[in-house]
Amino acid sequence: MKGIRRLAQHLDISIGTVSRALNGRSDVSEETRRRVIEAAAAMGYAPNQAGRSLRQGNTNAVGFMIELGSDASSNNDNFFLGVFDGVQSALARHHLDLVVLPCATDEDPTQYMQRMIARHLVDAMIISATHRRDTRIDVLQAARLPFITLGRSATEGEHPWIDLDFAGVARRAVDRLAAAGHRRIAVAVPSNDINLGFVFLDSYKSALTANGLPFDPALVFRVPSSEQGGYQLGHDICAMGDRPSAVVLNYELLALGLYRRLGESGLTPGRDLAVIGFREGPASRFLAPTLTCFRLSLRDLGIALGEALLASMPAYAEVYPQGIVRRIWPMELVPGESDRA
Amino acid sequence: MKGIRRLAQHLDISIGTVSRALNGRSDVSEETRRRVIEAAAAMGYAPNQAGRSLRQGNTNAVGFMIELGSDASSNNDNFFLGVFDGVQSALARHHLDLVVLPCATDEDPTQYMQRMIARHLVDAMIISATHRRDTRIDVLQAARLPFITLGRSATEGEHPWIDLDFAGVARRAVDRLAAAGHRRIAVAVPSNDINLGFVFLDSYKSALTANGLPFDPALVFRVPSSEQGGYQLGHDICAMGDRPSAVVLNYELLALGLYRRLGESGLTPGRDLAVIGFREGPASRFLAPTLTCFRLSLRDLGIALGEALLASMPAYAEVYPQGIVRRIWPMELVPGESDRA
DNA sequence: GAGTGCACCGTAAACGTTTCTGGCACGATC
DNA sequence: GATCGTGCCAGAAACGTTTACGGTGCACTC
Repeated sequence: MKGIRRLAQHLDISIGTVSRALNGRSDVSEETRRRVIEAAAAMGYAPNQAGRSLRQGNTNAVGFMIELGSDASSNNDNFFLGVFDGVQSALARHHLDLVVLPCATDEDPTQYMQRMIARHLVDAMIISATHRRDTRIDVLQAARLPFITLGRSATEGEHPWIDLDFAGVARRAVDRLAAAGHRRIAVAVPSNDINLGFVFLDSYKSALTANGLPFDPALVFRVPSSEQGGYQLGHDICAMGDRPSAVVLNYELLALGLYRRLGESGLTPGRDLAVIGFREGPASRFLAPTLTCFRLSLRDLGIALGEALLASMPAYAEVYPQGIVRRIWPMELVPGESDRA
Repeated sequence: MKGIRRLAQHLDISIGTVSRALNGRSDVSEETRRRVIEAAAAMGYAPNQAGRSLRQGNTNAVGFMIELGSDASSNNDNFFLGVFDGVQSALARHHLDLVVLPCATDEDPTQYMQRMIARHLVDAMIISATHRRDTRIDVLQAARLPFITLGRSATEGEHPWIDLDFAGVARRAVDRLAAAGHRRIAVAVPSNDINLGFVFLDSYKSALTANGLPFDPALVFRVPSSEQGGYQLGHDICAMGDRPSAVVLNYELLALGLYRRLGESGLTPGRDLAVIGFREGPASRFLAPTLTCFRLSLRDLGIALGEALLASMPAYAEVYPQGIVRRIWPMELVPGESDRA
């Protein structure tokens, strides 16, 4: 005898009553409820999730899919762990748990997503690093699974999203450099089709125009989102005859590689090339000269993601009457010495 | 009509036959199997995991619990993402999926573990950053859930583990520094009760002895495992009257903070203080002077973890007849310029 | 031509839970 | 005193799947 039956037999009541008592139903006497709860704690009983899911049709879990392979994930441990923490906190208030679903490098992300949906492992999903056209979104919509994306996409649909303020970062970076007199401002964008690259580049262009500067395609550097990409960026810049005087980065780790490559050519950020980095992170804080970049609270972002997702789940929509959330997440400029050139 | 019934009705055969066909049972004709598989693909059918788990008593998923709170995991330079990739690859060969279970900073890890076990969400578990006494292990053993730990622990038990070669790193670092003539070699160890700290310190002490050097408690620095900890370490060293001439680090990000703090005092690693770092990572590769540290393949480590876990699961033990794996994972010295002092 | 074995398939039970339905006991109401 | 309402609980159905069991038709054997 196992599970709820064992508990019921031990208390000499029916399993139905045990279930109602534990689930806070009204038609149970307070006395009985107390006995059940105490016995459950004493015997270490907790309802089997499979039985529960089968009957109720939901799993009380939310998935967060990450792609380990592509540098399109454009993120690292430190980014994700911070966000997870916030999401988990937001969900825990409703007894939902977060499970992270990592898609290995050797697996197709869309197929992986389909498998996870078919498994009915989670009630809702969060996906990050959205592509310009993201087939994962099509799959999620076809499955009618509530979801939110961290990052926008050109894929049609009415789904909720939260996106970092890439446009604002690019604009403020260009404004700042232009105000300091720079006229040849380069930009780094991802070499794949991740959506933020388009947003970043568009905003960069219009900021140039707004500052009366011409757009020069030779100043757009497509590099992988990694330190290697930053190194390559530095290499490409150093190899140019007519070097830009400043560069705006779109990914946090680019600054590391760029600094190193500049150093190898005897160049100093902030003196020979003005650099504005992207996200402030553990590594960027220790660069010399200090990096001008942008700050955000990962935990707050995670909480906002969790709450926006809850708002899109029918069972919680009344608690979070925000409708479909579409939100640009602000980032705060942290001045450093790297853009003093 | 949903699920397997819909598929069976569409094919005009019984649900039992559909199930047997999809699960590769023998007593179904090849012709029928083909039809079923094709129809399943066409209709996007995949068995509901809740029903499956309930019947079979397992979930075909493995959990990897990480503590978002502990400072050992707060900023770890893509350590986890690399390991996940390997684990996932190893498990995928047996149609098992990896789900990562992040324990939020505001939740007790042991309670979280108990909740996850009670949910019957996974068939086996991986835990990392084991403490000297780790109650999560007790909980796992009481639940009779197969598990493996990444890191050892003083907790009694016969469970499998894989541990990075902290002892070897400390010994080789001390040997190398002693051979270079250093006589006052400091060491950084974590300020919490994570197990690797004890291993690291013990090995450091015996290596001193082996090299005929005295042990000086004043040269043991207990600092948090973070860049902040490294900064604090640098601060403490700079404040000493009789400074050590070398220091051995136990955590990858310490080097970043240490470099910065030394710089603030006008000191240069490799000239004023010999530094041997721990794990080579994206950040450490960009330090100047280059850091002497140790290398390992995270993906291979993950694969080994996955296979060792499979070996401890009754259903897969015959495929992986390795018994209970207890293994020190080697790390390779990467010479740099930081220990030339 | 009855018996035997085999390949294939349908039927139904079982997994652990929640929830619907019904029913008992008791007090209140007219 | 019959009726009604209410508080509480037992019983059973249902969720979607796998699997033990039994049965049918066919080929083959003596």
